Amino acid sequence: MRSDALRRRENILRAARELFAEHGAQIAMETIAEASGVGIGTLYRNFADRNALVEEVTLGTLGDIRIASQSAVQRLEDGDTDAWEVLLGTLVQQNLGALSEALGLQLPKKISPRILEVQAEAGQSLHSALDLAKNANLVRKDVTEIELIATIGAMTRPLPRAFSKSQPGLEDRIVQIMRDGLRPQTTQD
Amino acid sequence: MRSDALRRRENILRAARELFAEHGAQIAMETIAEASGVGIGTLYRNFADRNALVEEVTLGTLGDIRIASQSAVQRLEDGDTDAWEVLLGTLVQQNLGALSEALGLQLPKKISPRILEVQAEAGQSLHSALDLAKNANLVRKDVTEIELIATIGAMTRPLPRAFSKSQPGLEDRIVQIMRDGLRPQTTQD
Amino acid sequence: MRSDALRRRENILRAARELFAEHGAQIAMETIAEASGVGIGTLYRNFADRNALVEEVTLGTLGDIRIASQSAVQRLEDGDTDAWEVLLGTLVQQNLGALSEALGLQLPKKISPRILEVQAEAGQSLHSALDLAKNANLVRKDVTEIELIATIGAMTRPLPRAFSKSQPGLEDRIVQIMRDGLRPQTTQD
Amino acid sequence: MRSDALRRRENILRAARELFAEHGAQIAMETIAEASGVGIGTLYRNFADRNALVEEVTLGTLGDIRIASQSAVQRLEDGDTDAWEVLLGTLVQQNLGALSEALGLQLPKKISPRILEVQAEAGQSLHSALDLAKNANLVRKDVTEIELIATIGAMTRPLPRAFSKSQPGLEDRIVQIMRDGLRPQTTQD
DNA sequence: TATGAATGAGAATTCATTCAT
DNA sequence: AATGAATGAATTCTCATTCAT
Repeated sequence: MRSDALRRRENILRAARELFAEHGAQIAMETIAEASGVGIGTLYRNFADRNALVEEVTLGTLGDIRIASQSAVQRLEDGDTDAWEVLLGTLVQQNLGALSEALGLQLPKKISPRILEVQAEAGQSLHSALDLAKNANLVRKDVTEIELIATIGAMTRPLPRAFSKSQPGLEDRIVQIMRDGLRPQTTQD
Repeated sequence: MRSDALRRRENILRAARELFAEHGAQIAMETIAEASGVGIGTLYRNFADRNALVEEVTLGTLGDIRIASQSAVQRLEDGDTDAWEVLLGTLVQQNLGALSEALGLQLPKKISPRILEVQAEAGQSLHSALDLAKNANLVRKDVTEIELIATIGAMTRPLPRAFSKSQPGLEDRIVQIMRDGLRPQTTQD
Repeated sequence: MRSDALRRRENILRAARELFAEHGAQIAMETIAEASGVGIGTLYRNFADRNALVEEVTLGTLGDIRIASQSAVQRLEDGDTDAWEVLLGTLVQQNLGALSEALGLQLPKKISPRILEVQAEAGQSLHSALDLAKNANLVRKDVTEIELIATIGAMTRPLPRAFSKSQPGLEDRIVQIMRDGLRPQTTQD
Repeated sequence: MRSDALRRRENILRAARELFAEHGAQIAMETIAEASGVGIGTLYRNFADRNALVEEVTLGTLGDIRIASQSAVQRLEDGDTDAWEVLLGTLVQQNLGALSEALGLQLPKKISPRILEVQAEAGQSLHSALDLAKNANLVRKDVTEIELIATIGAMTRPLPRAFSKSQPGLEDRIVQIMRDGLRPQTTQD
């Protein structure tokens, strides 16, 4: 049962992350419960309230950022210059938009210390990766890790249906523009 | 009297656009009414329901895009190469984020013909401006007007408070990266 | 409409006071709305939340205590010794039990300043009445106004159904015992 | 093992009685389980549902009343006139308020035959004690055992926090007034 | 026509009870 | 038999929309 419960909890988190990313953080709790295949009571047994769920999703995303960054640091240190683009791709696929929505629209007051802590850790890892990438001239030198995260978050938030429906591939093009914008710029770098 | 009513209507639209941009499209109707200085009843007399209001805001924004684009076309035809950057600046300041949010999160089903029509018109104007800018090598050649709008919309949506509070100027940096990404790219252009 | 709305508000307060008295303060808000003949939304338009309603009921009751006390003061000053028993009877009928339940079980944290203020006023009026009654030897001298209110509150809280069903008149007997206990006591007065 | 289970059951009953007395009968079942040091499942294995638990607590209290009454009867028959006041003190300390709350607010429909039976037994014992006390002129002659129980129950129910916080000792004063009210009354006895 | 009160459906949350381990 | 996770009905509260003045 222990492992059963754990799996269920993971299901909820996964479903929540997806739904946050797709429909914004105001998605109904009941919808998340349904998508997770559990009753609403179970959702609330696992997460005290909406904020707790948002927080946990955020922590998961920050953790993923950290892991991806650390992996990139290793590879960059080994001289693998592809690692930077791989990292960007990973971050883009990580539904950072979900993080943005959730963090941004949900936590109006104070951000929990746990979040700040994990945020700092993820930031440090990303900072290291960014440093290495700058030295290898893979990225413009005037960009900080915060700017990078915010940019990716902005670009990967769900597009208005009006666009995404009629323009398949639009999201990739936006990401492409962002990537080019992140490159070392002849003018100002 | 007629003009009184008209002014009221404009007030509502202006307030709605601002509030959509700042708080997302799920802002309470009553809040919009208050910010417009009218009662909730008056708001509903002017706009049948929330969707109608969202639609009207969208139309307004699209109209503004068109006007700015046409102005840019004129100036570009006159050889004023600054006009392109001016246009970008205008679009950025136009709260396109509001349009995105509103259109995206609010209209789940079908987009009204009126919107499609005005969208087409704005698209044509912007297309013309874009063409001229490409010819003047002010912008990468592989970008379409839809991509441009979507990109600006993505970049100018309200940032998570967590970021915007602690990082003043962050929004400008994101916009800067986008602008650089829109430039003609040596590699792929 | 203004007067209509006011009447409705009064209805809600009356219904709430009765229901608090009869079923305790945890009575469902919806039940109060029904008993008032309004929708749940109207109840919440008039009282921001349950606490606000409880507070208003409390203020009303305290106000009634004050009025009854002031009236008693007048009459006692005129030498009307019946006034004391009349005051007791009024307080008993005032559903002080409702006040107790509501105040006691509902406001776990801090009591609002408004309540404290009105409580102080009512306390002063009652204090005056009590003083006069003591001088006229109508009540034991060692009782304070707080004790009086608490005693009446305790005695008039709703009886367990088990008792009240099978023992009509039981409440009156309890009140009688309390009244006798309040009289000047030969032993200790 | 048998005794283990029995001890557990007693723990639950003790915890329930205390919590009913302190927080009213609407206290969460889970809270009772925690206070008893058992899981919620165990609570439900011992008591079919909330009503069953309330009933058992009630039976316990009635049993205590009976025991105390029988002891008082013995002592009064031996001429120990203190026994009456001792009995009153015992009843006051017995958390009769808990009984009241539980019985009163919880059992909306029918009272179980078991309760009625034990109630009758306790009533008889108390009746005997009361008779002896009346003969010894320790208590007013017009009071019945039901009235006595109801009065004590009313007086010992938990006081509103508003009072109990600011007025230590208030409960004792209320009880004192009740005791004086129970004495033989010169006027009407 | 402008207003704001009224309404009720829907969302968040709690908790008594059941059930799988 | 003990545990605690799961469930869903009941409750509080919000807000889009309607309606009476």
